[in-house]
Amino acid sequence: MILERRKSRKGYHHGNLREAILNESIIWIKKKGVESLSLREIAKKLGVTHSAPNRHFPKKETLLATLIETGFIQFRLALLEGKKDIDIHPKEAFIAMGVSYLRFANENPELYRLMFSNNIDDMSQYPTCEKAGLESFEVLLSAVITLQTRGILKKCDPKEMAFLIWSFTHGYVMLLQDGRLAGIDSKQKQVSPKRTDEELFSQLLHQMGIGLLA
Amino acid sequence: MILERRKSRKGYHHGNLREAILNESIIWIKKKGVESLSLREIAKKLGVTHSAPNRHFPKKETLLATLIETGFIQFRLALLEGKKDIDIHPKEAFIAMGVSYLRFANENPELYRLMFSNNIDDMSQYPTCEKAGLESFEVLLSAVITLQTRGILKKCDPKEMAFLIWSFTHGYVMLLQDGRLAGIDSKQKQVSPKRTDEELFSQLLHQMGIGLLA
DNA sequence: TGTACATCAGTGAACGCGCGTTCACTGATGTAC
DNA sequence: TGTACATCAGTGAACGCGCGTTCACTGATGTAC
Repeated sequence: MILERRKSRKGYHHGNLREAILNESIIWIKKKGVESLSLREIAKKLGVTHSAPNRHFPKKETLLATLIETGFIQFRLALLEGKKDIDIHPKEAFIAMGVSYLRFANENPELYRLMFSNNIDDMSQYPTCEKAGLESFEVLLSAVITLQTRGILKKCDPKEMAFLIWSFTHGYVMLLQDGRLAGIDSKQKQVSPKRTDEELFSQLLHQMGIGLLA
Repeated sequence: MILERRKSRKGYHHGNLREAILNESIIWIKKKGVESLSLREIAKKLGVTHSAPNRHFPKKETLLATLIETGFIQFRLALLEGKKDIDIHPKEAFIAMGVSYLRFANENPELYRLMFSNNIDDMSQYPTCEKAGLESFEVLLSAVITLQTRGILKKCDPKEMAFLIWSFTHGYVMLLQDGRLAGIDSKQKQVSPKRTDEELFSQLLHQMGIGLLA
């Protein structure tokens, strides 16, 4: 494996170390979480000295911020994909967006956690990362506005309504990931066929939505 | 200060080291978060060898689990206090409980984070801790049931409804603590007098509640 | 009331670990002429 | 096409850090007689 890498790259220089570090970090985080992520381990996996990453990411925080940024970019795309039919079926598309949200979080639980954790001391040092986060929120916000102008959602402050929905969704994801919902759920005898998390979620989302409908 | 402690305790033995460690840990977490909590530092603060805590908490995890447990016990009391008038003013008491929830989380942000983070590998090893968490949820659940039997909330599965409300509240707290709500909020020009987080929260809670009312 | 003894609680030295970061270096690459 | 040279990317040794955990120990405490 090391031989293969030796052959495929020109020799001394890795060629694309920066990207390789990012990819390897994503894999690591997916498997073992952010806490245990270490530059040294990543370097070792890539067959490179432990000090090599330093050139591309002067501080560990820089790496984290970059990971968060790319996470939010993917996340935003997932949301956009979810709500793509919003002009045809606004309500259904809105719920589909919620399901996309949940799916992204479930498929990348540790990355999602990182994105919403406060691992970065001073986020304003990483403006592109901050921006990526805001732009994700704006997808939700614009969907809310669309549904409001279509007369489907109440015409209150769209930001507040977006907060409300985001809070619910984020909270649901976190509790689900912590096993707190599952834990309680498993205590009740399952008479009806067991629903998937996504089914339960879209039901709840719908249920909550009733309070917001115009 | 060290002298004082020397005088107040009998001498060689600390007398109440276990409790002292717990208190000091709470203080530490409040100030600097869980990540940086170290047994050695706590021992140093208490004027005791770094290996002394080991007798009372064989693993660091044991300490964490105990902290989480006491956190949930306090948390539950806060919720109970919030909903104390539920038989007289069910709806108002319910919202008051939500505000109590928010207040607890805001006053103990890092402790709250610890309580809801997955720092414990296998929670079933700490049954009393697990129990304390469930009992907190049950306060919410029983409140939901009360409001359902009083005909104030819809009579769907109370657990699902409790999930819904809990998800919203937990998500709201987390996003608030991460500064994500504030971040977006600060972009809009504040024309109306600035509401406190608690006011906004109880408004949102009410708004969401409309969808759940019978 | 006093003594012997078991138990308990904290000591202090040591182990081994992995981490991020620094720094002078050298090999590789690409560009200008 | 070939050479000189600046720039870039990764090397490898070293620093200093704090951490959790172990272990043989000793001083303190409380109990039985």
